[in-house]
Amino acid sequence: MTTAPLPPVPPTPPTVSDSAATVSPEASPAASHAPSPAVPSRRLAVVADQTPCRPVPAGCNSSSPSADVPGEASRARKTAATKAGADIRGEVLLTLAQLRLATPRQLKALLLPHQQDTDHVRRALRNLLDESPALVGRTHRVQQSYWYCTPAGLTEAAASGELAPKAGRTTGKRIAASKTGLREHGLALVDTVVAFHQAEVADCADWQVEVAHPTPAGNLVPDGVVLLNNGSCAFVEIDRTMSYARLVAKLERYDAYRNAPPSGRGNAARAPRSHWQETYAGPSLDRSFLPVLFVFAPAPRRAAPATREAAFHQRAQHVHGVNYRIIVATTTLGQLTKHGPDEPVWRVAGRGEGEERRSLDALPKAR
DNA sequence: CCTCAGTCAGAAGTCATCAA
DNA sequence: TTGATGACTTCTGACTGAGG
Repeated sequence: MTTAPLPPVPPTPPTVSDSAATVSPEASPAASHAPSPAVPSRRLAVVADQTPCRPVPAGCNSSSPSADVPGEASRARKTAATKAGADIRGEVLLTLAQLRLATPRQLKALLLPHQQDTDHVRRALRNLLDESPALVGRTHRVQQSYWYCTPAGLTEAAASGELAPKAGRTTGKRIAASKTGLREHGLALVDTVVAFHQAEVADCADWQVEVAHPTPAGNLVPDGVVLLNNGSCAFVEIDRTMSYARLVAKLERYDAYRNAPPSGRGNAARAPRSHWQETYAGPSLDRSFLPVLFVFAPAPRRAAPATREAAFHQRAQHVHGVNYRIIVATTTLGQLTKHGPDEPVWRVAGRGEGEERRSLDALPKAR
């Protein structure tokens, strides 16, 4: 089915002891963000909270106070570039661990948006691949390579402490997924992450991929959960090939999650709370249920995303808005990447909104 | 002196376009 | 329809410079 040739066998998953050899106890302390001068340069530097896209305008030669002296300016630029390159290695690993897989271009867009080409990212990927055991793996497809995090890389990333607790469980299944048709789904998700990142609506580090949420009807596993810069969260679903019936069924699963009875006991000071309230509503329960954002991405032999989006709204109209108490908004990946999530690209399902589109901030609140 | 990162050039593969 | 061509992207190797 897939026209891509089978990729070479990925690096043999390392044993735990192998990974432990890479992540020595003194190498792991991610808690200290400032790298100690005593740390050997060979060690992987995981510097996750270095702002990947600093608000420095591209081509900012005039902003540097020493830019007037050609030699000094060039040296300063060089030093800065070197530092960024050293840090980018850890960020690449963390990003791959978090997002499952990505292309060099996607990684560049997330981590080095001011860079013109993907050389730095590919250099970092090459270094991570050369580690023993390899921390990342690669599969090839036409004019593109896809990189993923190996178990050893995930161990390294997790040891840094910068990885969200449930993010990036790169099991063998996930690695296999990165080499099949599912990789297109994963790449569409990363494109979505890039769009949110570039619009400064959410940082790429604020995404969690495929986190299980318990519902009475079984686990709900959104493609992504994003913490937005305004402090709220949203579920994100990528659709490429799912049938409309399954999409509507997914809505029902979200509704079940929303209406799940409180788990655990409350006490005199605090009423019992359901899972979503415990996880997302904040201490004072002042936040409404998270909006569910559907992104329709292109897929071969399928109707165009806009067509599928329109059909989805027709189906959802009959059930959504009447019975459900969740906000569902849709867009296409094309619109998202072209305009950004902060522009009026979201169409609210159900509620008789017609085809009007709203920005993310203007979405109605769930009841 | 050694290691590592940045940079560059060249090769390879694929896709899109255009003319025969 | 087919072949040629250019554009695009990635990979690899080599060189250079900085820092320990």
